[in-house]
Amino acid sequence: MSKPGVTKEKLIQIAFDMIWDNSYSTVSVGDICERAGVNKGSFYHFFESKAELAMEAHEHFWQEKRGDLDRIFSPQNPPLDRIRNWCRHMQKSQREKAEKYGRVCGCPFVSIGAEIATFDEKLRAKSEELMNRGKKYIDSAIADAIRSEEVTVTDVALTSQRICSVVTGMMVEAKVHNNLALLDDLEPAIMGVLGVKQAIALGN
Amino acid sequence: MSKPGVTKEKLIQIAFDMIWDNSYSTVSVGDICERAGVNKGSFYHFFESKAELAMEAHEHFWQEKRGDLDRIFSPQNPPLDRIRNWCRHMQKSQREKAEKYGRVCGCPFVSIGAEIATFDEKLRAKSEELMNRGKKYIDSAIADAIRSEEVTVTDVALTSQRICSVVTGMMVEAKVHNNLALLDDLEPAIMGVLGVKQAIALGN
DNA sequence: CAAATACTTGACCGAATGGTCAATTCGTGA
DNA sequence: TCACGAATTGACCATTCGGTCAAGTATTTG
Repeated sequence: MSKPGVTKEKLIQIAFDMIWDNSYSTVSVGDICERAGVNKGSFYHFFESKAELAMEAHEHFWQEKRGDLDRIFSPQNPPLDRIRNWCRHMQKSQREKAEKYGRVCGCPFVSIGAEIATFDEKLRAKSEELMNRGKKYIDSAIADAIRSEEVTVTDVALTSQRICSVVTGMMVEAKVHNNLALLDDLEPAIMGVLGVKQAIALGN
Repeated sequence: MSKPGVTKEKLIQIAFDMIWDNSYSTVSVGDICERAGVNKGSFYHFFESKAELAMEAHEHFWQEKRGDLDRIFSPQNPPLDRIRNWCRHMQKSQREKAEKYGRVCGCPFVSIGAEIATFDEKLRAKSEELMNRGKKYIDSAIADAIRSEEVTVTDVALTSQRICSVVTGMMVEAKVHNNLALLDDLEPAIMGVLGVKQAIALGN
């Protein structure tokens, strides 16, 4: 018997990774257990269902990413820099994941959220919640950019949602086309949505 | 025994509808057959596998939509009108589908494409192909808009891909948030990406 | 040290999965 | 009319699914 929590942690880690790389429906509890070297009985000691595992895995992955995001979106940083660094961070994550698994995997929250939205309401709500948490970073970056008069947009909520949609869309497109290069346009596209004044002054 | 082709047609129709409303993995061959009032043996008389059914269903649905798109994107129409009418068409489709099934279902090509991209290469390629076919409409609308000097953008390929990403993103967001209102921003967002001159002249 | 608690094991369950098949029924063209 | 191929049937298959459970083994706590 290993240290308390390590088996559960291992299950969460491996499960999220497998689901991200494949899909929620195609990864079975048995698959997860096998890969984790854990018995199925143990699985159901820690989680009451596959859906609950996914739930906890979502939260776990968010907490893992939160540190990066807090750093990137620190109010200490110039607002547009936050967004630019966020774009680079997403590209880097996607590149690393793609190198590891041989294909573009997209954003896990988006992929899983879109997959299960129609048949697992609780998990859908969790996906939505995590997307909303992420949106707060964008909200405040936009608000700060408006205050420092670096952008032409005026509606924070609208612009923030629009940026989320662009990012979501590019992530899905990159996954379906299995092409990382589509993410090259992440930063320019977002800057366009924001109406960054410098970019406009430069003629586009 | 009914008219030739009607059983197969029924299977394709029902299958696509069910998969759109749920997901590829959660809809079983048995489910489809039951709903269609067809025996499973008949199913495998027409299709060699579930994946092949999905393949044919994709093509079928595309052909069904093609008429609408050809009309909307007719070169007879002013380029920006094409895009505006396309937006309205998507909103209407989504509204109807949502009313019928009680939830926002998103774009089937996007949803299914994103779901199966990681584990069914042929189906993934089909999704990609259909997305590319749709993109051609956008391509020529943008090119025409540039020629008639209605927009500020100059790069057709880049802009077209960007618009596809925006639409994809909004469709996924609307599905995950189960909120049709997110599609209200479809047209304004696209016009923003295009840099429509009239909108700019009006101050944003 | 003892007893309660946390974890692990592996066998087991019923239901559902995608897919097969031999036998039958039907429409149709010669 | 009759034969042939297409369509249909329903029973059947091995496998996998999510999930259960009683029993055993560690670990913590009093």
